[in-house]
Amino acid sequence: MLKFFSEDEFIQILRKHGYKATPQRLTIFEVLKSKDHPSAEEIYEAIKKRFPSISLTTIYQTLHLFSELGIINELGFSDNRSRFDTNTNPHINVICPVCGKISDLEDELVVELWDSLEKKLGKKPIKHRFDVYAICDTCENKIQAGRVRIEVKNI
Amino acid sequence: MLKFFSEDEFIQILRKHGYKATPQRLTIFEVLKSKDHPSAEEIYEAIKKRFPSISLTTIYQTLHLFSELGIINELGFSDNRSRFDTNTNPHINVICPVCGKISDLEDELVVELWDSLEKKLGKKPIKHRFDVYAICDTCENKIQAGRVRIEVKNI
DNA sequence: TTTCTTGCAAACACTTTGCATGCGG
DNA sequence: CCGCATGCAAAGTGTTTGCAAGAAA
Repeated sequence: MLKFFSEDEFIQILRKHGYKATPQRLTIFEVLKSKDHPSAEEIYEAIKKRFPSISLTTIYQTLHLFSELGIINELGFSDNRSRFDTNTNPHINVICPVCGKISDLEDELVVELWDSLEKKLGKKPIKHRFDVYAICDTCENKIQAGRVRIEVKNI
Repeated sequence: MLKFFSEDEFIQILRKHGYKATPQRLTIFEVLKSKDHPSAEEIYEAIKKRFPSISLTTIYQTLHLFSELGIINELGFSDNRSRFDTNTNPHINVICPVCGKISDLEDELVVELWDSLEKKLGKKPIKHRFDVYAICDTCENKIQAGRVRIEVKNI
């Protein structure tokens, strides 16, 4: 998982595959580690503060590169805004349909399910994506207090 | 599940919610029943044969309506082309990364997982989406025969 | 007749591509 | 110095919206 790569390890991964360790890539790597399932736009905004000349093009190119290297996963949604997940291990994305927050949940059953699938399909699955929608506590409280109009996202 | 609604039942559902049973809606309903996880474009092409004047706008508007009525689920992917699933029961989408074919797989573990999540989250999830990527038999054979260049879709 | 629906054209938002300049190794 | 990387501008793609004409009830 990305979050456990040091910067040096990350640079080695890039070089091993013939890619250069540019400041843009290192910065995007940092932001991915610090944010939770960000969109390209969120990454762009975060980076512009420290790196004003960066372009969205570079963000996208870099995210594709990281996907290719297996460092992140791209999660497409029906609103056409992808989110990027640094956790490539078996887990569940718990998505709040109100605020769009995504948290990872590890569950022993996911591993069991994966094993069961391998048997049923007769082959090892390449990858998976498990999403579950549930209103998060923060939004639940706002709803109770009547302080939010429910507007469903990412569904 | 959509596939078990008769046309009459479908018409009743529309009227109950104040919507009209137009020929366009009935035809889209038919196509959804006959196709496996089609995209909007695929639905459009299928319908144009029988209904040349239909527009993509109507396809989208209708699909959104059906989603709202809980008849279908929209699955967003990172290539920005949504697919529409008529199976709204707990199941797994088995996706072939080569040809893009999606088949449903019902597994007892999905129900168990759902129950486990309800306990862990302290609330009932609203909905779910489970995708698993595995090369389908047809593509596997083509690959063995060297008759296909692997081009990953929908990931 | 009334209200909802259709479908054209135009707008949109996110993402990708072409290409000249720039920088890492 | 070589070759990949960056970032601007422009194009591309799937989807949505405004609105006048048309159809369902």
